[in-house]
Amino acid sequence: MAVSARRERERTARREAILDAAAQLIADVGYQAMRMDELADAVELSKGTLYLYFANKDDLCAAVATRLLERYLPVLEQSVAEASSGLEAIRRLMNAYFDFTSKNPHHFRFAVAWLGAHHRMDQTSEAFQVYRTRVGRVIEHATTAIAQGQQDGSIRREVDPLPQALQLWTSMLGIVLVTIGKENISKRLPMPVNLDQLMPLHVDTMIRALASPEVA
Amino acid sequence: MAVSARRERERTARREAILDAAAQLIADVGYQAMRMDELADAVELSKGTLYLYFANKDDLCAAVATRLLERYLPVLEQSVAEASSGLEAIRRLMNAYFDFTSKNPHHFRFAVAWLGAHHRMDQTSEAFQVYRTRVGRVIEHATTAIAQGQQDGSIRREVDPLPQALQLWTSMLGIVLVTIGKENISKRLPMPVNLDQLMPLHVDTMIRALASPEVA
DNA sequence: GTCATTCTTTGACTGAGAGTCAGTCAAGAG
DNA sequence: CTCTTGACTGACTCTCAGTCAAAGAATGAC
Repeated sequence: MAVSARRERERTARREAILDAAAQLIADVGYQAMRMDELADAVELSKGTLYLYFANKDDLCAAVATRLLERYLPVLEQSVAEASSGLEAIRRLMNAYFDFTSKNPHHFRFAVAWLGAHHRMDQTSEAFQVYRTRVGRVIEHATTAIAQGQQDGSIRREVDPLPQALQLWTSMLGIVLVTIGKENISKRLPMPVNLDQLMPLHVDTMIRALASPEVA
Repeated sequence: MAVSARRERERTARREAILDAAAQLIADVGYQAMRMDELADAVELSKGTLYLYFANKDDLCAAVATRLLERYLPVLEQSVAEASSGLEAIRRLMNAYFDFTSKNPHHFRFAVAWLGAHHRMDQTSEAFQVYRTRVGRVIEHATTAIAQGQQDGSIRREVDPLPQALQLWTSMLGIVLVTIGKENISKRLPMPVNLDQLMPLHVDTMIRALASPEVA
């Protein structure tokens, strides 16, 4: 029966079309402000149909986020591969991640909402399972880079790669959050502040903390 | 006319009563899940009355957050005052802030939403003006501590106090966000992870980056 | 070609929750 | 006693995610 195979293809194509339109809308207005009616309109489907392809709005957004991150992973991997030392790999990885989040601020906002979610989001849905593994991939790269840096002598022996990789990734969340909202946030802080320095300063600070004494 | 004076007192008292109830509800369920109807019920007022005292839900939450932070500021100040060096003051300040956020996770979630807000929140309202200055107070303490550390030789001369204080505060946002949601987040990450280490590890990492060479 | 079956799509509807506003009521003022 | 003022009320509107009974399209058996 070739029919079911074709049906499967069509279903995938429609799903992709929905994701394309959603990605566009989210890039424009953010995932909170993106309305399901509006999305239905954009893909020329009725709202009910969206719910045949995705369990709910969060699920759909997770799928958009996953696809985006998936497409960027090779860039991250490339940046690590080109590094001359483990420490350098960390620097590149941080910069590449910053670059990605700067270009896709709404993806990042979604990630923060996902992490910060108290109850709501259904973490059992497949979309979230997949998204989770992609995030894990990034952390793994950092962990490997740190271990490598200890081998090649660029990073201090005492650090424990996985916890330190988590510390790196987690500390970046705040920096990125503030950096992508810098226009608004500098207005929200009482002192005059240039938040463009924040990202590079954070990278330098972390590198200094990780570097082995002989390198520093 | 003593009447208007009394009216003024009553108004303030009612406002406080609303804030008390809101703080309680927010502590229980979080500020997103807290419903205005529920709050009205709790203070035995109608919903409309709440809007005579606060412009909207965000405004009310900002007032709750401000009051909470205001009450905690003396503790932060105490922790800095007791420090034997600038570097030690930074360590204490970080720990005190972590302590505060751990005890008031929902306040912190609100702060993150406030920072991450794209458009929505009306930053011109008085509640936000006040909240802003309180946050600024925390950053000022960090800035002062760093400058002091450079005086007493515990912190590297090259660092620029204000940007570095912002880097410190901002990097903590991510760490705190993950730490207060650690139960959920460790489930959300693909590798087995103990997120209790995160906070102390971050403090140590930052201290190492700031410490002057002779101290390290 | 036709009809039953099964799969897909639809859009009007529901429910939740923020915010509004015309109207009530009680306390002073004259 | 009447009028004004300001606090308070709660039924209402609005927006938006998510649902579901019904319509429509494709398929396959005869």
